[in-house]
Amino acid sequence: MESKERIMEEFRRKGFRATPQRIVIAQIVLKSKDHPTAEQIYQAVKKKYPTLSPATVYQTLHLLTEIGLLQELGFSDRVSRYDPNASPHINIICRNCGKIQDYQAESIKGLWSQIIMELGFKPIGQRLDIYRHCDQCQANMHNNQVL
Amino acid sequence: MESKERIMEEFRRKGFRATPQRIVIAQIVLKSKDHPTAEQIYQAVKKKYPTLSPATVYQTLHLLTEIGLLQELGFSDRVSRYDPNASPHINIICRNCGKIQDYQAESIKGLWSQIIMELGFKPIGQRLDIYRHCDQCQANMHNNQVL
DNA sequence: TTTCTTGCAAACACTTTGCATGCGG
DNA sequence: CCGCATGCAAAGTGTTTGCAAGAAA
Repeated sequence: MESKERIMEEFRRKGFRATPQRIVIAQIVLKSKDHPTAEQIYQAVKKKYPTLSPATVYQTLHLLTEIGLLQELGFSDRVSRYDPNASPHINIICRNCGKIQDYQAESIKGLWSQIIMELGFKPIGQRLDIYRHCDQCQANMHNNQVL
Repeated sequence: MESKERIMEEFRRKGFRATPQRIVIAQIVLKSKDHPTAEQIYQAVKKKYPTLSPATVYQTLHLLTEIGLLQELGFSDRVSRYDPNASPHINIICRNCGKIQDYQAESIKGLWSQIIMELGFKPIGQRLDIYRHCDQCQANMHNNQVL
């Protein structure tokens, strides 16, 4: 799914050039499991491609979103995170540290198709977030109260 | 629900002062049905309270979010919208114009609680977005293609 | 009176844009 | 070779912050 060849073809098929910068960025973000921010992606890509600029990262992430390989998740802190899973699933998000974990439940498919029937139109996308405090943050908060 | 007295009590109960600025902002946003942006709220409030500053709007919106009267919805364009409905519901969002419409289906409650049972923890919040192109934007896009 | 809040302006941080250079197809 | 893509730096934009003055309790 995230092979170089596959990515190159995907770019070209939609009429965009398959540049090395785009390929490296796409590989990094498509294989990531933790919904990285643009900054995190930039830092990771810079190791393999030191001359690469932040502008190219942003442009490429928008491009990948446009051609449907990514979903951009905006948050109220104005930092977007990028989700390589564009199919219906739940993002379990820690309100404290921002960490995101995907949750793919069978029941979601049912929920999803039932809602679509009720709505009477075909959506072009969706976003399902559940907010919590992750185990680690919950432990930290407890410690701070005790101290 | 959005009476002046009710709002004043809500502020005080949580240990914050019930200033006229806060009350006007709360009234505007709590009775709104269209998930306004901070800027839209600022413009609306300025009519009744011309000396009010944007900073106060932002501070108050954060405060209302903190005390649970609002939900802040961040988007990838970095503009937040504020939703006076903090209970589980679906936001139907136009990807073109950003307009948001609430959808409160009975089926959501049941299927939602089922998912929560599967998760094994109690969430502190949720966000359910469905993206589409609203009727108006769809019509416009069609016209542009034809022209 | 005392502490919290406001309003203004300046600062912020992430992101976008303009433009000359470079490279993919 | 032609035209889109990159890299740099500068500009943009919604939001946050510092601080003096003002108002709630």
